[in-house]
Amino acid sequence: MSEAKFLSGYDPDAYDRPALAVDLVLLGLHDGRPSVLLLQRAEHPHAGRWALPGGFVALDETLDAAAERVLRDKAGLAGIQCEQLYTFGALDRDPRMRIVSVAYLALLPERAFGEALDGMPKLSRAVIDVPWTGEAGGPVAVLPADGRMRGEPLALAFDHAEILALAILRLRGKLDYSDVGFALLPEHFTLRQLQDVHEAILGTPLNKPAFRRRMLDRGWLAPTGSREAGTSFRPAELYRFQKPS
Amino acid sequence: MSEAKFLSGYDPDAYDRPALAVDLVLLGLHDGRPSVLLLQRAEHPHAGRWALPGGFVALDETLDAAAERVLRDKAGLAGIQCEQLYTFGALDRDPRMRIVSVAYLALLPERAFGEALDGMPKLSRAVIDVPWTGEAGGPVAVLPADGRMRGEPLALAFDHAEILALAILRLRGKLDYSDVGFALLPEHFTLRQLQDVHEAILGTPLNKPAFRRRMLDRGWLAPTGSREAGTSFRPAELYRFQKPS
DNA sequence: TCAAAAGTGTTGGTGATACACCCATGT
DNA sequence: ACATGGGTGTATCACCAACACTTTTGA
Repeated sequence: MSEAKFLSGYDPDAYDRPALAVDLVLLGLHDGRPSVLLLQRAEHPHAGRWALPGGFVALDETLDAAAERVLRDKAGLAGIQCEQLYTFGALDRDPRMRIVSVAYLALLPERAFGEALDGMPKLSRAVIDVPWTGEAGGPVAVLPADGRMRGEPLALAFDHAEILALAILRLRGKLDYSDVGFALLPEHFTLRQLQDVHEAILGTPLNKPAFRRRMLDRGWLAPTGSREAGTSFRPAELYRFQKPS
Repeated sequence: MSEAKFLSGYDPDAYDRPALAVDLVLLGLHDGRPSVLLLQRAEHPHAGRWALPGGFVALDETLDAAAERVLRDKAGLAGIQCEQLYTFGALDRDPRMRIVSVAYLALLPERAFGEALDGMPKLSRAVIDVPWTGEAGGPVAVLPADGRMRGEPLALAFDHAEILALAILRLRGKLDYSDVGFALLPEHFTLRQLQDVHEAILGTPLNKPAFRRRMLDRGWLAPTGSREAGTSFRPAELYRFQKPS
């Protein structure tokens, strides 16, 4: 039997299969703390709780394309780098049915974060409270950081707290040896801003001169020649991220 | 409407969904080179080509459980640590239908590798030829290393070459700062064996005294007191892996 | 002139590299 | 005795943390 003939007789629906979704962790910074875009579920299940933006994967789209679609439809953003994080497949993670979800991570600079909040009234920003240091891992808490939220730590839907914790872990791990830190900054930035980003993600203060030199020696920073404006003290040099050649 | 009532009216089959599978990269060492367990496809599609062991994810099993089941049914192995690698979702990766596959990585010590080969007549061992160094990434080639295979580099089915390349990349990345290196060794081993494992995975020679001290200073090695036997030269101390406390 | 933050020079510690060397064992 | 690979001591170097210090700006 030829391969073509075999395929024409193949029944793709012979077995039941889990549903497949993507969930997006959209991370940014707020007042020097890591924060995330969430939306409050209007419908069951978990109505009223806060969830990561997500959606089902269509038959004719790749996982990356599904992530981009969710980014566009639920956050109004395009052209943001999305990276696959992990795939979550616990049996009871969704009470409706068996849903396996591929989690994606995207880093939003302040400007994109603001655009998303302005364009999508249902989205809110929450600050992530990471109670562990280094790469210890463990649960994270999520605090209101937005007029649309009130009071207490937020209850997250499904296993989204777990996804969020893994996102922080991954981010911390990649910060030293990759260029992820720059994704949270505007095109021009000062070394102090870059250090603030690193400190926010790592959750620890860093030594200024050491950080400075480490970054400059790496060769990823190109001085723009212009300087910060509007300070009441010596203005800092503005740098641009220059891809490691 | 209550959540319970909502759920009772929910139709899980409202949308078509991709099929979901797991594929296992079972890595070991052969003559000091990284090698992998493959099986030759008897059926369409890609009949005759070599593939990673895999299987569909059932509705009532987690992804990890599916990986363990495949490990048991297709390689005859149990109690091997499996780690999720990446999820592959290209549209045309399988000609039968849309299949999204969660790739898992497991490291087999020589003994488990042999058990699998002896117990499962269809399995073969192939040597992986990695034409790049460091974490550059890129395609890998797969060479016969077994009486069941002949001659030329093997043609892999589906996107399994891509999965294999990512497995090598991940392994190299984790080798320095994690305990993955020990998973490829028997319980008792010499420092030279450990160094051979590292050199095989990294694809570069390492400095002996430096490697020695780095490993011993890390505090993960416990001397067993006994020594290698059957050498025609000074027998080396045997060590055990001691979990970092 | 002062406060505040940018930016630099110097020093000490840690760990990797490289080399030379000694040690134990079977033949 | 000697070949072979295991194991150790030591000098050197690169890198990084910490501190003290100078510089530049607006008020």
